[in-house]
Amino acid sequence: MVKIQTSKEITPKIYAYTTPKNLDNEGWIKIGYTERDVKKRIKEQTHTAQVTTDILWSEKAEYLTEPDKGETFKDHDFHHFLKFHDVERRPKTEWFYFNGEPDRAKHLFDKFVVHDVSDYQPGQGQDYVLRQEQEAAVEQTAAYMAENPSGKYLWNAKPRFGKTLATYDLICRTQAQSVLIVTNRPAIANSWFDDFNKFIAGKTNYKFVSESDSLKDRPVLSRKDYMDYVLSHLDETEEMGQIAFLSLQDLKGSIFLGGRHNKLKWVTDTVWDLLVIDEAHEGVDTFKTDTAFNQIKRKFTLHLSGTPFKALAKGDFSADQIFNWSYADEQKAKLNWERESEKENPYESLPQLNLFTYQMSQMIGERVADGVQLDGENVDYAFDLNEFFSTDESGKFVYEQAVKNWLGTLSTNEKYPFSTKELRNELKHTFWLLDRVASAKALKALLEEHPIYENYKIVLAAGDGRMSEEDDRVKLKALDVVREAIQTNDKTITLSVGQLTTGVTIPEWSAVLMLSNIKSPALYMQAAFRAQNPHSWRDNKGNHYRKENAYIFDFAPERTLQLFDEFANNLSLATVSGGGTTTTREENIRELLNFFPVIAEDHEGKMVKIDAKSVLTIPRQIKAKEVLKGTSKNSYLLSPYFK
DNA sequence: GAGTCAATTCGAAGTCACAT
DNA sequence: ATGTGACTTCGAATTGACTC
Repeated sequence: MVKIQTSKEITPKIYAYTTPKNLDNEGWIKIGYTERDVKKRIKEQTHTAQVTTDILWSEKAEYLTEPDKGETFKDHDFHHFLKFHDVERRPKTEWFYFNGEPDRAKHLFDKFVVHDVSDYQPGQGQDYVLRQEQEAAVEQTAAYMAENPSGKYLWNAKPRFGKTLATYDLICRTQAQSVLIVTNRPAIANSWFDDFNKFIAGKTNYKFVSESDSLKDRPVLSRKDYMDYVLSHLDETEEMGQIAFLSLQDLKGSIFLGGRHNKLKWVTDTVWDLLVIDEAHEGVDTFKTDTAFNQIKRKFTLHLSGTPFKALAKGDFSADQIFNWSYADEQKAKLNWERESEKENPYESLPQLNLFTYQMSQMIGERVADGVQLDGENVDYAFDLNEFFSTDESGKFVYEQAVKNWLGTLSTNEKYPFSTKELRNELKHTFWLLDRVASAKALKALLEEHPIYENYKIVLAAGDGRMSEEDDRVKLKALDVVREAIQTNDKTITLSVGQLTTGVTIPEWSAVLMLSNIKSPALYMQAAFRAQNPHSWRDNKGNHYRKENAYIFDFAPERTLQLFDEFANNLSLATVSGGGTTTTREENIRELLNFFPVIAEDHEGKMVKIDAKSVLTIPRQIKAKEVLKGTSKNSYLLSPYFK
């Protein structure tokens, strides 16, 4: 007799247990899945290690209500559900942290099996009070929106203005139900979600919907999650708001928006109450982006940017469509805060920026410093940072000796930032911006063998983060690498090319070294503001400190001063694109200099404070000198001296 | 010759699709 | 699921042609 049996009865179950004797696991609960006997299964996992276990509960892994009543599920589905309730999970394991509330695990399980998703994204529900300028921005925008329901508005606000929170406040105040946030830099999704989670989630009916890669470990809803949520709440009268976050690249890839992939149909199907374009200076204003935006049906559009040079120069916005909050505004507010006020000065924690600019030629060798005689005048060599840090095919610096000299000078001559122990202690974590990935790699190699800099952990946040082809180290997100390095090292140097220059916050950074020739004021200032994040800390004696000053070290004075001029003038409508009189331009620069002093080397190499007139005249003087030299290539001038 | 503008080149970042 | 490589897009800088 042949015995044929194709089926076996199984009982899918979810179980939860703790290991009370194991202190490492205190507060942690293991939640797993089995189709067999629970006790046996748990014993399999633990008996080798002689751990005592305490089974909390085990339940059928079966949904109890429609839409899939009677269907079974796996532990993954429940783990996913836990994520939405901010339950901490040990990465890559099935251990979850229920601090002292083991009952909560069962409680959540009971909710899960009946599709109760009412508490998705519980949030922290913190209260907040907008700073006066955030309030002003929201108020003005809301007023403009009421008058011009299909208009647009620009927040020309420096980094740290708090645009995410202010935007959320605007959303709540105007009761926009469907909001779409797009940006060219998906990495900043984190800060959007952080503020959402802290202040908005839980208190409102808004849900944060995003499938951005940078948020994959956070409790954000996918599009599908959101639709499930909406479908299961159709009978409720309350409105459900959604805040959807998309990257521009993703958006433009959609076939409905000019791309080639069949996705994101829902974006064009929705009429959005508000479209927010974050970092509105990047990747927008191109043909593709415009066509994509034209397909998006929306009422109001809000542009956010700290450096909208282009938009202002083009005159895209009129004066009543702009809210301005500049660095000078902020520092003025800091200075003028009423001491008598009951409230603590909210600007106190925002450091002042200081710009030190050096003549590179003075640092690398006598002969270059001498310059050449032209019409009886001493003229410096035009210096090109990109050329200076250029590399050959083998990944070595072309002017390796010169770069070594420069590193040496930087760490010995007392006017430079890394010259003494005291100075180095002030600048524990710095950000160095270079031009090319190869240069960053070469510099990393040099720094690591240099006696002074070897005490620093050098983080390479450029390219794919690998030093060579053979280096098969796990590729981590640059941001995580930097954070970890700062956690575990006393001193760090982060070398970067383009990464981490916009939108990220590393509070520990106290200085930025500009080693690249960037001439775009937007990029330059974005990078410069990386050092201006508030930060406070405690030393090992228990004394508290706060970051008071942030520094920018620059090695191309003429370029820098020109950028400074643009920074002072081209972010305000009156003086954009060379507008306004010389006096008003100087006035703007003078005001900015009050809060953002520039210290530069003079002819004798002494460090002096630059005044407003010099900012305007020095670049022209240097430019005139370049004209004298004719069309000679910088590399031609440099080569004989460095080789 | 000086200044302006378009074309070209290059590197970086992000996404998609495929493989394991 | 996770990682790798190809592909796409964009911005900046450089180059070269054109105009005055």
